[in-house]
Amino acid sequence: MSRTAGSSGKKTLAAIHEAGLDLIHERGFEAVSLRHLAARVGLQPGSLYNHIETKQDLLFDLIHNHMVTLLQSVDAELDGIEYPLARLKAFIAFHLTYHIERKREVFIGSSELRSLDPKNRKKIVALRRAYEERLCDILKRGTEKRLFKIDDIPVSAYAILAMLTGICTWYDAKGRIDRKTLIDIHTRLVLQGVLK
Amino acid sequence: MSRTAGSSGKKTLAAIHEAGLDLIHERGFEAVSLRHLAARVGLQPGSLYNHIETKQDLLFDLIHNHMVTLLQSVDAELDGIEYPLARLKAFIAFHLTYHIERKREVFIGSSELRSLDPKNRKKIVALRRAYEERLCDILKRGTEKRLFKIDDIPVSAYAILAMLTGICTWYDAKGRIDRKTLIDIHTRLVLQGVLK
DNA sequence: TATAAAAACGATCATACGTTCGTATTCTGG
DNA sequence: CCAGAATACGAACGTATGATCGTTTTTATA
Repeated sequence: MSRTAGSSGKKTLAAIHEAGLDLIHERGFEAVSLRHLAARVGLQPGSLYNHIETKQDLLFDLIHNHMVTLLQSVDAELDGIEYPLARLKAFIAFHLTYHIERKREVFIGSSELRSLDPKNRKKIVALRRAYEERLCDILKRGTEKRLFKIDDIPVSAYAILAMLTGICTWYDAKGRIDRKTLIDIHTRLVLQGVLK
Repeated sequence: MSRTAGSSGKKTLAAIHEAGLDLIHERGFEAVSLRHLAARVGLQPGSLYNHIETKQDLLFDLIHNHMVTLLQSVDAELDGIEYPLARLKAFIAFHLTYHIERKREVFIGSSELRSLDPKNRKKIVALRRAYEERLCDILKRGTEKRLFKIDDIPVSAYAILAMLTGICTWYDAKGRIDRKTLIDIHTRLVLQGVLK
């Protein structure tokens, strides 16, 4: 046999990305072989190479897509919101929502950084730093306007991000806590920690 | 050649554990081959099997040792401290200190859980839960005594732990922030978030 | 000091890996 | 409707992997 009826490049690549996210999330990049991946998509291993350059490039594309989307989304979400407190609240709600909805991407984007070769890793780290800066900016503005009392802005930003991102490892959308409650709890925790 | 002069089981196993922590921390469990490991220790690959059962068992031992030590240490540290606020402060300081000093173990203990087979993972998760319970207990006591105002104890505990554990990924002991400052910042963040 | 246990070597096993390639089939633009 | 591009197959490549084994040398015990 050879080319399958109905096959289309775009659809297959999307399926590869989807299966890649699933498998890497479950087992880790190193533990996922291209044979696993191909089987999940319904292809022979060699056929993957009609759509990806290398396994490494696949990982980079997955993480890069995620980071770009994350940045665009946060900017869209914060756009038009002026006051630091409102911006902080919006940031928290956005971050939690996004991280709930894209568990796989977020997890891979942080835990598989070390599987990227240095050049690729550098690009991703730059994007991540840009995202962190969004929060730092909010904290800085709030401090300048004497709304927040913060000992050290970068450290506090890291701490807050770690706290908010942590939900990825335990939050179950079907569990006891609904999304709104989750956001409320975290908003209160962060605000109390930060407000003057 | 065969048995090397001066070789001793205890020392070699310790060297294997040490090299294992280093390599797994740097590259991830799946990416570390027994050949890498053996080379780092200065052995032939086959010789590892005089000291470990399997690669999987090595990982389990590393994580298990870490979790047991963590639990013993936290209990020793909190022993004798009565009041919830003091206990919470002690917990925060302990957790941060321990996580700074044992970056590798902590990182491996959370990021390589998925590389454990189900039986081993279950044991580790139970130990981790026991550790989380230490914090939950503190929060509960504090809430009962009307010292803390907490919306949801488990969620808050996870959030706090995520925040405190996050330092592993960025804190550099030789960097701008010294340990005491780090502890102060985090203590303030947590306490404000939790106090009535 | 004799002897068994411990520890290391080096060769080797079967398997799995990422990737390449020639070929066959299907899709698509002119 | 036909030609060339796109897509997939299936076999194969060289390499790396976790693990085993027989052998040899060192250490420790009695």
